[in-house]
Amino acid sequence: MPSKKSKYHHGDLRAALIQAADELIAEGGIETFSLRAAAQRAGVSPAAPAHHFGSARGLLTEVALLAYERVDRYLEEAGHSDDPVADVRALSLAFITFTLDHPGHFRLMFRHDLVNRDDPRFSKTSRKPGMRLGLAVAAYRRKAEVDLDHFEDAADVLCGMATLHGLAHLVLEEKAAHFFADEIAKDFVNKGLPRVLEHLYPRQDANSM
Amino acid sequence: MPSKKSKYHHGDLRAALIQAADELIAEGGIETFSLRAAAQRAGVSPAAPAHHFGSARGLLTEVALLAYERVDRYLEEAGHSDDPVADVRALSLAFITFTLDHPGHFRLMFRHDLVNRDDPRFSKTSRKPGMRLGLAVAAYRRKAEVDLDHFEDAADVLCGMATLHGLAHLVLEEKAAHFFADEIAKDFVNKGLPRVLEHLYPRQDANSM
DNA sequence: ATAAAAACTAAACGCTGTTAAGATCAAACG
DNA sequence: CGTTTGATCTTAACAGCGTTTAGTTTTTAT
Repeated sequence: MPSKKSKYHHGDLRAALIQAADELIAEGGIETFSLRAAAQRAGVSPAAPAHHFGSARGLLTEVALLAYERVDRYLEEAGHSDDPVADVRALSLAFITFTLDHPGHFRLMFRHDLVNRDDPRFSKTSRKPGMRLGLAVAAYRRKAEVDLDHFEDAADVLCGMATLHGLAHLVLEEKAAHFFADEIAKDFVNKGLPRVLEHLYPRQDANSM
Repeated sequence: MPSKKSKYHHGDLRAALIQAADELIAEGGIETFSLRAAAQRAGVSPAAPAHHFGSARGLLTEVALLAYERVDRYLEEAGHSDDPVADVRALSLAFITFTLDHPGHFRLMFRHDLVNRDDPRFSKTSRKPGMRLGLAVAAYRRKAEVDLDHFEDAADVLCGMATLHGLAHLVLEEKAAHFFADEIAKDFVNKGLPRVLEHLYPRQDANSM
């Protein structure tokens, strides 16, 4: 057990460094992060992180994994109603909300130069949010379950993910609002996005298209 | 006029640096690029680029603008048939082909920390490929011309762009093939992607969905 | 021919991630 | 209980980065 007064040994430096890096990225994106800055925030020397994470990449990989779990929590809390249409819209909105709440983390997640994609935990953790979305799309398409061996199902899930991923990216980079009239563009997230999602996932009862 | 034998003055250093940076990014992505490496490749000192571009960001902005023009050329050469369905598929395939041909440039184009989005040329140049795609989508939807003041049209264009942007991103990050059976995944670009695009943009004659 | 402007170099500054060697503390063991 | 072992962290250094300053060379303009 770590003593509280000891200054040489931190106690739980590993967790402290992850939190410091997470905060830095939340505050100013990846540009703000540096290994030395994270070390300083945790109150240790610049060389301390090496022993716990090997490299800056190792530390950022932990932050990225946390971010994947975080977006999954966004999705988990978004849609569990008995209405598949409302669900898929809510999940989509939640995903885009996440990217706007955590732009730095969103960008980090897809920086293969900063994150260890070979990490054994990565494939599982990073796929989870996408799968959650895929299930919602499948339910919207009135399919009981997705069979990825069935080409049409896999293509549905892939395209659904792609659209949302791209949409989130375009919104984040402020390239989405330009497509709309000023009134909508001014507050696109609140005024335009819900309508876009309604357009993307219309109720199919009477309106077949 | 620059004399050929003068070693002190380069002649057209500006163009040479852009080409050097472009090559570096083509060879090994943004990780390979550094201002000093580009300067060395052009045969000048590390401080020389500053006078022409101000900063590394300035140089990379030029490379990014060239990349936008390049993807536009890919699209231009892809689809001008009399068949809107074939066109939109060909344009989509061309866009994804570009990202696979030039992954480093594709990633650079969306790095707002490396590219001057405020550059007056940027908004026009970067919007051009998207608009070309939007027109194809509109033609596919059997609309004579897109009226961005009409919400449905704008949403169509935005979602079309988003899907392709996301699809390209997923393919590039090798997250797309996992959705398909091994046989297709093995050579996804050739075997899976065309079928995905057919799924995404089906012929609407007898098949309304 | 001379003055002014442009293009480039050399050297330095502060920053980065990483490494090597040494100091410190916690825990395990005889 | 004292000693030893191993983990943890520091200090100091290295190479590389983008950028700045001051000075040198070449071109251009007067």
